[in-house]
Amino acid sequence: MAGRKQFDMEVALDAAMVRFWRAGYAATSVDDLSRATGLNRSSIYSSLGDKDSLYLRCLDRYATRYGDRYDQALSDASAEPLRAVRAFFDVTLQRIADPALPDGCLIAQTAMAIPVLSPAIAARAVQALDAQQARLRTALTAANLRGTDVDDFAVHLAAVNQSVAVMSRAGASRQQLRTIIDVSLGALSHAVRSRD
Amino acid sequence: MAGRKQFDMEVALDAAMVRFWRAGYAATSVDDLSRATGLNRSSIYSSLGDKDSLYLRCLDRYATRYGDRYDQALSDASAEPLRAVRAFFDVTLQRIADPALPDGCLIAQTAMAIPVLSPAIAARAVQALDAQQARLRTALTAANLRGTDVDDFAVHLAAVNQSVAVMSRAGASRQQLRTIIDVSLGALSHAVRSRD
DNA sequence: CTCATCTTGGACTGTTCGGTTCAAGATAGG
DNA sequence: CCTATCTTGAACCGAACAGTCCAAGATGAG
Repeated sequence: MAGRKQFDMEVALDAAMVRFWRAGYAATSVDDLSRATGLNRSSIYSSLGDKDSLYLRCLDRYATRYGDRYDQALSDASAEPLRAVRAFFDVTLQRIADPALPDGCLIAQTAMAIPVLSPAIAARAVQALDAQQARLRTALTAANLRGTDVDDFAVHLAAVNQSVAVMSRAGASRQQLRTIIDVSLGALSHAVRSRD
Repeated sequence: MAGRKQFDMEVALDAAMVRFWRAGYAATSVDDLSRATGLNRSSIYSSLGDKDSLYLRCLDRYATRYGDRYDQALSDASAEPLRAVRAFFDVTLQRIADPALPDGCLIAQTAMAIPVLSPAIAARAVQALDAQQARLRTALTAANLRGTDVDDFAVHLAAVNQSVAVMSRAGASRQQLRTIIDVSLGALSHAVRSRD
């Protein structure tokens, strides 16, 4: 039972991430993480660090993984902005539809807990939300949206994406989540049609 | 120090509510509640019940207090629907602007924690979100909005209201929060203009 | 085969958790 | 003044918490 590492780091990190994602920082004990990852307590501390740094790693992992997908979805925004933003939200909807993953969003989960989290973790969550807005801003700029509209919609769409996370936690149907998004897409479509 | 009650129940409940609201269920200990309310542990248990039922009482208190304000804001929706919905969001924005109250929203806070809360609490949070949608639906119907639009906007606006809670937790500026809302109000204004 | 290296499981520490119990003592009615 | 009633503070309980430590033993290099 020793010698070389007996677990897959990627699998273990995913399991820890899912656990934090589902239950949040405070409601996740190190024993929970041990059970979820299959790793013993001492292995968690030696390989994954303490609870705080593990949470930070999970947050980065989450932000990178889905950040890449959001980027990809928005990549052809200049050609078809509406289709791109629709694809952006599809990343979220598909994630929620995946039965292997918790509802909601780890970033939203973290943001709601900011007052009781370490400053380092709080800063990372804020940074992830800023990155999401920046992503949208870049895409909307490439789509030649009016300057003021770019900033407004970037902020609005990032927020609506978070609202989908909250509503999915409360058991909203896929149809309801679609509706939330479609109203915003309607507004965006209107802005795109009237761009310079 | 005994004989008749030596504390104001309303003040104590408010203090407990604010504490849950700020830190969430899991990160709030009974000792925290004791400090926040100024009540001893045994007084909390005898007068306020255990942690679960106290949380439930705080949730109801929150839902009633702000539910009434949301109702009032929407009360003249038939005359000026847009102004009414703007007033609806102002309830949220004013709450967030109040330095004596935490950012965010206790309902959103609760919804995000549903997987680790008791079924009774989870049900109450879902019920509060449903009530919010019903409120908006009633108001938009009274405003003669098109039938399909009524349901869509009720779901959308309730969700956007939750998104404001998340973003305020992450330190979004009042201006950003306004922008999130204004984009939705723009969409609503468009729908109102094209009503039958 | 031998042995230094490194992972692992489990025991352990001190603290905090939610919840209960109860004696001390203040109160209000008579 | 007296006494039944009720609140209160603090001690207490077992469980769970985050984090540490170390012997047992598997491994791979020589």
